[in-house]
Amino acid sequence: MEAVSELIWTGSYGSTTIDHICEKAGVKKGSFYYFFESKADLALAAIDAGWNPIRAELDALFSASVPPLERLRKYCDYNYRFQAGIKAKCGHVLGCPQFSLGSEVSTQDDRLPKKIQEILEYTRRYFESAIRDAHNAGLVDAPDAAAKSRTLLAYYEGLLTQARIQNDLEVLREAERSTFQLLGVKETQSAPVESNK
Amino acid sequence: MEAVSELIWTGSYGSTTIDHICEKAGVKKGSFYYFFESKADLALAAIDAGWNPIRAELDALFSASVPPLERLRKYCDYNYRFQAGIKAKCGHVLGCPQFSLGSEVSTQDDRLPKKIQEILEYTRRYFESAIRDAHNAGLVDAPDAAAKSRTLLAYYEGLLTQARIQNDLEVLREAERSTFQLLGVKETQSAPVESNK
DNA sequence: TTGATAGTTGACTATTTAGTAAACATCAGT
DNA sequence: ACTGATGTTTACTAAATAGTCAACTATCAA
Repeated sequence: MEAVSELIWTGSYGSTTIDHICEKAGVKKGSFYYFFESKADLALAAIDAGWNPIRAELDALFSASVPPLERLRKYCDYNYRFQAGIKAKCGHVLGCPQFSLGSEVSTQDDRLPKKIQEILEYTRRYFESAIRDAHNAGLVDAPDAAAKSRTLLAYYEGLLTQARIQNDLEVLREAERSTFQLLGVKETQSAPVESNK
Repeated sequence: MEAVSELIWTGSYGSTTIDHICEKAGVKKGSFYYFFESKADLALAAIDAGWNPIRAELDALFSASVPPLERLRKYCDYNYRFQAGIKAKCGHVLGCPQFSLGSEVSTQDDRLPKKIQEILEYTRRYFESAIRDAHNAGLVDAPDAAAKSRTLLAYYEGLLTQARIQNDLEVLREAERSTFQLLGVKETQSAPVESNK
């Protein structure tokens, strides 16, 4: 599963063959077919397995013990640092694995996009509760937390994909500022980061 | 080029073979290799050819004769109706062809993402000038038109990709409202569309 | 020790795919 | 009609790829 995840992420679903997966995993093809019926089957299992650590990370980032706007700030920061680590390791910004995969296979497969959709929806809820908490705390005026969270999700995924296409980390730099602008946060709080430009 | 564009868009770059392209185009493989060196070569030419009509459409939508915020509203509407037409024709929302392709091939190819990046940047400028005009007309408070346009671009592309993944047009419905919220437009103007919820 | 179960392997087939090269077709200019 | 240039097609090769299967091995409980 690690092998298939990495191959799809660093390349694409279409360019990832069962032979490549087996070679990378140090396993013969017969063994592969003993456990999985197809590449899609394996990918589905790999998405599931890969989601757990991410969810744990999100749980930490969006912990209720953290002030709501700080959660979003940390999420933006996490995204940047995570992609920076990836780029340092493999020479390329890779963006969101689920989103890239979903975009590629959505017209050819049913189960993968469905699973990915679940993950996206699950992720969105972290945003929604952070926005709702911020609203209730009077930090922002956002009675429409659900709608705002949908906007944020599309924005983040778009930004990550753009960073992947351009192989450029700088694209991600605007995330925090745009997030706060989108939510109508006063600029005073996020000033200490960078103010020139 | 029509054949390759449609095959990549309705499927993916990886799932589109030269044989399929030739079959769809009613041409033999020998002829293909007479004009193009590879699939990437053809795709590059097809992107170029396909961009012209889109640019013409954007020129019309973002005409300076149209009030700036109306341009963005029309763009959102155009996106929805365009994707709706696609879904009616082929049964699936397909999103932005350049963005999906770029995400898929960015780690395997250099020329395609570069060309796609140019198109994205070109498109962003329509947003930027609309925002700037709106700012100068006092319709919005957005001295940072360039930054706002980058945010909008990432958001639109993210939304279109999400619509593709979920094969759901409804995802696109929020575009206009989010656009105006992002720009800080007063709600009074866009009220007549839908207000309940 | 044995027997059964789970897992692995190598060798195999059939198909798809990229790419090539020579023969063939069309046609404008002479 | 001849020629050269521009395409087009047929037929082909080599490699990659998906998928199968019988034989083999490891593990472990009885």
